[in-house]
Amino acid sequence: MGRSPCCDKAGLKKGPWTPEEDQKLLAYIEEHGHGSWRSLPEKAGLQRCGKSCRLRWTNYLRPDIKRGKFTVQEEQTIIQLHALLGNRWSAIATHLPKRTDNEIKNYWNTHLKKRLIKMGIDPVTHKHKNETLSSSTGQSKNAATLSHMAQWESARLEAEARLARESKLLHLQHYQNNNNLNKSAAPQQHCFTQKTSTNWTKPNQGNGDQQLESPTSTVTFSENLLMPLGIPTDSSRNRNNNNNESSAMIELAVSSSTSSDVSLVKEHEHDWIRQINCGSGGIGEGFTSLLIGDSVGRSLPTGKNEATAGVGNESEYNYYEDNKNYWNSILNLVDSSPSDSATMF
DNA sequence: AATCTCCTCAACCGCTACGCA
DNA sequence: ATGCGTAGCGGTTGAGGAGAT
Repeated sequence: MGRSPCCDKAGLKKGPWTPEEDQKLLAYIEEHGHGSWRSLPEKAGLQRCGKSCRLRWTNYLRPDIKRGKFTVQEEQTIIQLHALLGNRWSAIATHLPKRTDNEIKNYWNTHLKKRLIKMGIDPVTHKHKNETLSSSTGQSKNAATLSHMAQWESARLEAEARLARESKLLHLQHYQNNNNLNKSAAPQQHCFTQKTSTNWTKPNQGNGDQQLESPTSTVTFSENLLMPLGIPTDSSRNRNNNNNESSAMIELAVSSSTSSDVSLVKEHEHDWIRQINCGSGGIGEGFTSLLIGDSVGRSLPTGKNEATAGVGNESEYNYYEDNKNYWNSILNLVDSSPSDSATMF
């Protein structure tokens, strides 16, 4: 677990990059790929540490980066994924093509977080303040909430760990198959983290549509999540289409998780929220409707949901049962593996 | 015009995960 | 099993710009 001493070296430049430095880095990577970041600065003639070079590249110089204002759709996705994943910016970034985790993180901290706070929504829990307040008045309710949160978090971590394991296994299998079938074939673009591959493909080299792309930029959250859901994830079929069906489906599923919160914001804010809940049918619809229905009733005491939520009228038993069903439904969907799928409540 | 305050975001820091010897 | 080197991640910082006074 040793720490890289590269940044501690004296004489290395820090701070903002000059256009000349950018040019050097860009030229070097286009020519040779980044290879080892540690040795790159010296080879490229830069007085920077490798870490600084890597960050500059991944956050700014990479050709597949989209800059400028976030679209309404992107904002929605960030909010919704944040509700599901928390501050896991890299995971969120995999669902926002051409956006970096750093950019998303900054945008969240400077814009979205404040906007949610302004709307009375806790940016951490993504719950409305009213709910927090009302739940705090009843001790048992509060305890139930905490318990459910802890259980959900535990289940989430467990599922993530399992997904990682499965992804790794599948990736290994796939890699072996590829090796057996055709060793010279261009590697398929999997949605698994592949840290070992650091060779860069130059534009117009090999496959015509290939571009310089960081390993992390090829990682998409969708497939990892789709596999346990049992949704086909044929990478080779879909890799030429970023908006493939599977990705869209899981995005729909993910995006629905906090639609209730966003719906609330809609009442007060502008049209950045307007497109929420406009998902269409398909496989994701079941998950979508489940989450919309349940999460709305579960978390928000406003609007049309008030009738279904029955704020203040529901017994603690119903509240508990609702939460139980809500979490179990999600867990059942996320966890399709019969061996380790455990009902939590 | 000068100063102050706030905001944004590129970059840095410190930590962890992972691969390899 | 252990230690080291490296890459990646998330939190934080601070320079510079924009707006307010």
